[in-house]
Amino acid sequence: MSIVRPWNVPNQNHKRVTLHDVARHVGVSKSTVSLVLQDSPSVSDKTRERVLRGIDEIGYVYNRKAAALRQHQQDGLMGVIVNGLNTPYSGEILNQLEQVALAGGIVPMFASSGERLEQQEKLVRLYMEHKVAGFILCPVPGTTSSVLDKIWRNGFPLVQLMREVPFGQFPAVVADNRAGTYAATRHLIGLGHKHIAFVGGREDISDYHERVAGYRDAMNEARLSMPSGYVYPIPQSRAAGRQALKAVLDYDARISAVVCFSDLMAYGVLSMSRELGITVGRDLAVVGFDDLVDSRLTYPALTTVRVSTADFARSAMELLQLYIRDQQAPLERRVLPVTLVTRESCGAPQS
Amino acid sequence: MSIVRPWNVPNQNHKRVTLHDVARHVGVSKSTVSLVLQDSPSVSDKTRERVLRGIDEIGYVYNRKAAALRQHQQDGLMGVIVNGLNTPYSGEILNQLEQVALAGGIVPMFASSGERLEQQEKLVRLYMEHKVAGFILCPVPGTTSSVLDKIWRNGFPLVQLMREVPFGQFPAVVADNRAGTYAATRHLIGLGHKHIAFVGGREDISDYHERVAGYRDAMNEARLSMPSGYVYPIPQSRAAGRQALKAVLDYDARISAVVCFSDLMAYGVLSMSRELGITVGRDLAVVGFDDLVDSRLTYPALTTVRVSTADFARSAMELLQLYIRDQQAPLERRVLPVTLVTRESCGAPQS
DNA sequence: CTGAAAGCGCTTACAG
DNA sequence: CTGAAAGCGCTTACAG
Repeated sequence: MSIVRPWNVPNQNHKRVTLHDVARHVGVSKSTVSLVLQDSPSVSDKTRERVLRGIDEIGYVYNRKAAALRQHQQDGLMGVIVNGLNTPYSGEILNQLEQVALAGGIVPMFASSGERLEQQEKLVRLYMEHKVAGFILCPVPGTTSSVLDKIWRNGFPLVQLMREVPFGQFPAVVADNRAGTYAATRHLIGLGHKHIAFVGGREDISDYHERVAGYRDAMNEARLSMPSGYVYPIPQSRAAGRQALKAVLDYDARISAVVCFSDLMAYGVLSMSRELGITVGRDLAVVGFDDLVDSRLTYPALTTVRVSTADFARSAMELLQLYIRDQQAPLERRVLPVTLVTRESCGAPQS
Repeated sequence: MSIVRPWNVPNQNHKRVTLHDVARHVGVSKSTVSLVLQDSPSVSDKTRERVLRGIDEIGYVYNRKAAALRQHQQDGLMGVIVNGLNTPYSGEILNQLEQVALAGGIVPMFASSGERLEQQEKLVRLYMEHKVAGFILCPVPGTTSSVLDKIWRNGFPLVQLMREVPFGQFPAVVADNRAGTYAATRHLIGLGHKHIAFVGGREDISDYHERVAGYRDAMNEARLSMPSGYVYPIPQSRAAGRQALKAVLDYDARISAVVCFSDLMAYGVLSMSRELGITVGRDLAVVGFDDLVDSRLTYPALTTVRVSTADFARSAMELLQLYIRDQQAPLERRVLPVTLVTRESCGAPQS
């Protein structure tokens, strides 16, 4: 484990104007310049003015590395690792997180694990070397609690986002997945559907189990049967949605409604329906999960379970701040409310 | 301009195991530990082994801040500022950039300007304070060359991505926009369309002008008329696409084909067509630009101009490395090839 | 209000 | 191969 080196950069190219240069330029001491930078009250307005002008004149740029080193502090970086940078739902969350973080004066470093354990580990190490103030992490399937524990023991606070590591005792912010799919399935049952499938998700992540559980709750409650082929897990993608629809219909042609693990999966289902000559909203009812911005523009517009990405971002940042301030704070787990958004992709069964 | 402070973090919480601790633990000097970390050949394998083991045993984490400070070097960070974190095309580019950067041992810091000048400026300053090795920037509309010049003069190399600041002399990697819309328009003309509109884009960014120029080239060449209402600029979004289609059709009902500034705009056009009872591919031909992953799954599948996001990422990183190594390198501007991808959203005019 | 001094965690010649 | 020493750009008491 020798250190990862960036490209062989011979020397710092920066102009390297230091606080010392500013002091000399203005004719004060380094201390004074530093004090001005921290908005200390013990500097006269006149001096402050002169220093500020001097900074502009010679083009000084504050050096956070040096300051943080001296102060034994983090320099306002935060590590955020999600599954993908180019998946629509992550994109919306990153967008929200960025705003909340920047408003708090901290700079987020976004990265994607690509659902790969080694990649996640590599990123965690790099971020620790960069001395981030903390981590917001959507754990890769297969992440053990010992991995998270290592981060924690190194003194870095961490909050899990969207998913949770099994048996771990770490803070987390997750959607009320079970309530979401329960509501979705109830909705379909209320419309008269009896043969309802659940497609998408992978068995090694926590939200899958919660979402399936919500579906099962509703099905059991209504005494509807769920033969094994009614639940079809498969990793997230539009293509997977296409494949999944085919699979469940092959298994039982009576299936008239599909609860999808996510909107993305539902898009695939919509696409395959078109290909198979099935009219969604009439021949087939489809429910998604996430309520992506696109979901009101699909054809037909998608009924789905909404979880606010703004809630996700705000809660995650709040928790992270809590643990940065007090590493001994009692474990907190936030469950975000969900709402069923009814649009046009569902209808009564045709039979 | 006093310094932006992150939340008031009282003290570094990190365990703070230093290189010194490792040295003591193993029973060697600090120099030796440092040498091991750099993979120096002047350490015996046996010593190296012991040091490496010691590092694991006491849980030491390398401190890049300190190292970079000492070496007068950047510590392997790169600033990437795009227009949005949650727009599909940016998402794909970030994804590619991340891979290329990480492979080169450098950690990208992604942020979005939200197309706002102050936000862009704030981010640039923060990243300079963090001493990034360089910038990859998609300039906000209205960015002047003096803004970029300031970055450059502070010693930070920069490459423009996707868009260019007018009158600037800075490296850039852009798509061959003009060739793209030219090909798209030629395609429509070849199918027999005579009344072809161009929708989307904003007049204060370079790619808009290039794309309109390509459209005009083809129209002029075919001696087709372009009354002023045929070109309808409007900032990017699906909703804007919906609005734009209505606007051009109101202007001239004979319009039978639309060249869109982007796939995103085209999605809006598709959506509004459905609402107006217009069958795309028969009553109306639509061409996009970007070839997003979704574009083969729209209904009908979208004919569009493809630019490889991998090319974008690779070229941008190559250029950035070039300028990091040699700030005096001659100005380079890379124009990426485009290809027209023909799918089902176009057809001959009906009249 | 100012200046001298110490120290954050590293790296890098340099003398042994 | 090792150890002592200097220094990166800051901040922070402390004495004036």
